[in-house]
Amino acid sequence: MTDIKDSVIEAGREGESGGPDHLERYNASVVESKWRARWEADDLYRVDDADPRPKWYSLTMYPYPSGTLHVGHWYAFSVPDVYARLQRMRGFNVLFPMGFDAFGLPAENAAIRHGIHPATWTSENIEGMRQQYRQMGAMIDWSRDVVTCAPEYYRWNQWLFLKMLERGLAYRANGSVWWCPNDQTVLANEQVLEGNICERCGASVSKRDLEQWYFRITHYAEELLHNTEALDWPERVKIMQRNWIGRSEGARLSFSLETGDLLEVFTTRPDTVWGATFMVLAPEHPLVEKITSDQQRTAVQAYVEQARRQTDIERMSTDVSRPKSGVFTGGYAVNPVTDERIPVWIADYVLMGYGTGAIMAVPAHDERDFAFARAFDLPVRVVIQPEQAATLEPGTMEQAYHGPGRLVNSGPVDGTPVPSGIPSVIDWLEERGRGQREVNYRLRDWLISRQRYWGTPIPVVYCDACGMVPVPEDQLPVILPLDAAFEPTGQSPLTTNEGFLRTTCPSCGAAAKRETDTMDTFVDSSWYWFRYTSPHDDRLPFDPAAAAAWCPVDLYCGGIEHAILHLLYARFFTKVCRDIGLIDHGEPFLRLRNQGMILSEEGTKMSKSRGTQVAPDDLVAAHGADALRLHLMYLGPWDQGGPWNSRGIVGMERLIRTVFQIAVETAGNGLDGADPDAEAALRRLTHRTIERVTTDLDDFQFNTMVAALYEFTNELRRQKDTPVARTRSWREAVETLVLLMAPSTPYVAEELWERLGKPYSVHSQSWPVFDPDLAREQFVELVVQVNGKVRDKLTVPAAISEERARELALASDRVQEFVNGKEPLRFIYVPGRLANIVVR
RNA sequence: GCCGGAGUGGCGAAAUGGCAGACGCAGCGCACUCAAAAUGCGCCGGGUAACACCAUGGGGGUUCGAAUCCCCCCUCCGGCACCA
Repeated sequence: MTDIKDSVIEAGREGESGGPDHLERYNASVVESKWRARWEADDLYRVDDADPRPKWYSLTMYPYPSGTLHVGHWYAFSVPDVYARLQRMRGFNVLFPMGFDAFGLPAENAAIRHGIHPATWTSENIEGMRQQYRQMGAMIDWSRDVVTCAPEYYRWNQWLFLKMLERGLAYRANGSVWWCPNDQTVLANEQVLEGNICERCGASVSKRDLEQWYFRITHYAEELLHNTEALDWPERVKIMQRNWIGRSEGARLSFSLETGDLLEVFTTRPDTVWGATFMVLAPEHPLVEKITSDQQRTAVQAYVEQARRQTDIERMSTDVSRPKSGVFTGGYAVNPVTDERIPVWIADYVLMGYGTGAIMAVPAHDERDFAFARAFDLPVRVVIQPEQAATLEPGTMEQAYHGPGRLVNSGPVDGTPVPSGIPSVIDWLEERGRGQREVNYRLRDWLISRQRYWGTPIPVVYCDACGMVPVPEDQLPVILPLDAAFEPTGQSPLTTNEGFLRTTCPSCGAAAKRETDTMDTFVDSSWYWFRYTSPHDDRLPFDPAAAAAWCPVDLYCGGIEHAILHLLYARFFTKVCRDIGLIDHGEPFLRLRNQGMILSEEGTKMSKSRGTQVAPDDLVAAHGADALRLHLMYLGPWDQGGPWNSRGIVGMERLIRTVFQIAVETAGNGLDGADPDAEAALRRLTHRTIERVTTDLDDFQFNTMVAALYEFTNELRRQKDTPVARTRSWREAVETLVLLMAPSTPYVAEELWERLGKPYSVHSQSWPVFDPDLAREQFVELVVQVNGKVRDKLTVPAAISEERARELALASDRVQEFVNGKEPLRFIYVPGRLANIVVR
């Protein structure tokens, strides 16, 4: 940290190079280091749970400790800090905490590449980043910070896992996952390159069925979907979540197979079942093996093998250029309403992960089924006829028809209008036991196991006698061993760590082996905000009383990139915590605001490896943290982000210098001036500025808020050498300006507040109150238009009547020129703003 | 393909039915200075001698009046993508 100077005045004079007067100049580094030290010494930002004021929980997404902060981190954290400071000045007891999302792959990669232990790498990064956050001037209570790779934290991941296991919300199941035969490990989807190549070794990879751990998030699908309505979140985030959950209403129908098995399908169009002319199974469907005839076996096996090798992206592509593929199994099913024998095919356009992994194909009314039927010359039967358009003919149709119409060729339900009559068709099917209503979700259960080292160990052991046994709560945490051997084998070091692996069965005491999978790091971030409310609790993940006092979070800020996964998982965990009785609310974040991404100057994503990251440190050294904070707010709308540009920051420094100058001069001035007109005008401006700054902050329009500060400052600068600068109204104006700037520029505001002779700390003052009477203008500029074009501007009393405005407007020479003697047809009047005379 | 968001001076932008370009950056001129920096004053979309006029991605429409509302199209960014 920078040395603390005893006297800012003395230090300031060193840098003086002769301004227009003999006052000192603003020196950012001196001011900032002075107040940083003072605030830390006084614990100004310590949050007291017992504080009786109303609470405000302002949360910002915690960072991954990747090494150093770049301006994007500042953008994400210093701007919400401005709002948190506003709330503090408004009288709230504000919790604005900070922590580190400290487990994850980059630490492990650093270990493999550079031989540094992930724990060392992570804690060094965290220490450096804490120092950088201190520079920013954010009001963080560091005594509450949370580091997720600490056993004191991750033991509660394990505790929550056990609770979920008890309730059937955590389970183990076979999953189809990518497997690299060379590295002998499972890969995440993102680690499989195009062409099914392993990202690390280049080997050809394929899917394999392996036991994995899942969280049953689908249990809450309906609530997760439904609750989105009430949340004050950006609409696009809510839409993304709804699409991700993907609710579909329809029915489950059973088709019998010749093998004696029942083949269940989910369909959103049970009304079209009379038009089902074949069935399609996903290649991984469990009945494929059984239904395949000897004659077709070779072809089916070859197809299944080929499907496994495709990436999900290739497989799910709707690219029209990619023809439908598939193979006939040789087996047949019976259509439950027509009793017809229909062929069963397998095709990769049917996904095992949705519905039942099998469909009834209705080629006349589903475009995918239609394409498949045409490719393999399968029968098409029309069961919906549109009422207006030409009659559909199976032989000549060029595409599936899924518009409205009436059912035909559908026996007992012929003539039913669709889609309006679909429910009655489902009733018909239910009454006869041919199917039931069902709702399906696109949302899948959350696969949480990772074959990685740097994460939370999953707290179960495997015993030959007892099978899978949960680690008892009183034996938590299961510590991640630090003596791990990092070899670039692609295998988790846990699989070869004997000390970790060998244990005894908690149930029978026999030798047993530990689970070596660790948890997805999204688990860590799914409940961390609760931990901030009681970061040192050693009895539970968090103290229920503290969580009840602070939660739910009033305002959550973060990047749009977390619109789906993190926010959905966090909502899921909140519901789980509620259901196990830790809290009584179901939604964690009442209000969400997203910042845009700061790109490099070239408009590309800031990347450490490409060297396009912009470091805040040099900018702080050159211009000060306050100027950088303002600059980030002023770049443009906060939710939009955009390319970084360091040119404008000098303007922010100029603004601060000007305010500094005005405040220092004001502090030295006597109160002996008087100028009633000028004072009234000044107070109008002061109160209009309070209003603009306040509403802009509440609307998260930080750029226009800064513009309002500029306009106010510019006006004060113009008047500072006039008599009004020695009046009480001037004092009010300058003190108000300092208060309005306190959230944005916490350091210089504190300095100026002190120089104005006001009591420490500016950050504990009340936010200025806007007085509408003082802000009201006496005169306004009335724009006068003729036929919608501006022809004159008149200064008129603010309270002018429409009648009088009309007289004045018509009397204007400029207006007369364009009216040109014609009789006005209409007169449109917007009070206090505009008059429009219409002539023809 | 579907669903969002955006397109305005040299640049970042403001204005969400009522003066297009607030505010800032850059630039230009002037003052101060031996000079430069800093600071201050002025100019700063196109067009004209000055007006008129033209101008918010393109085209149409609604309206007394449109950057803003409606229809069609183009471009860029984000999300989803055979979900039965």
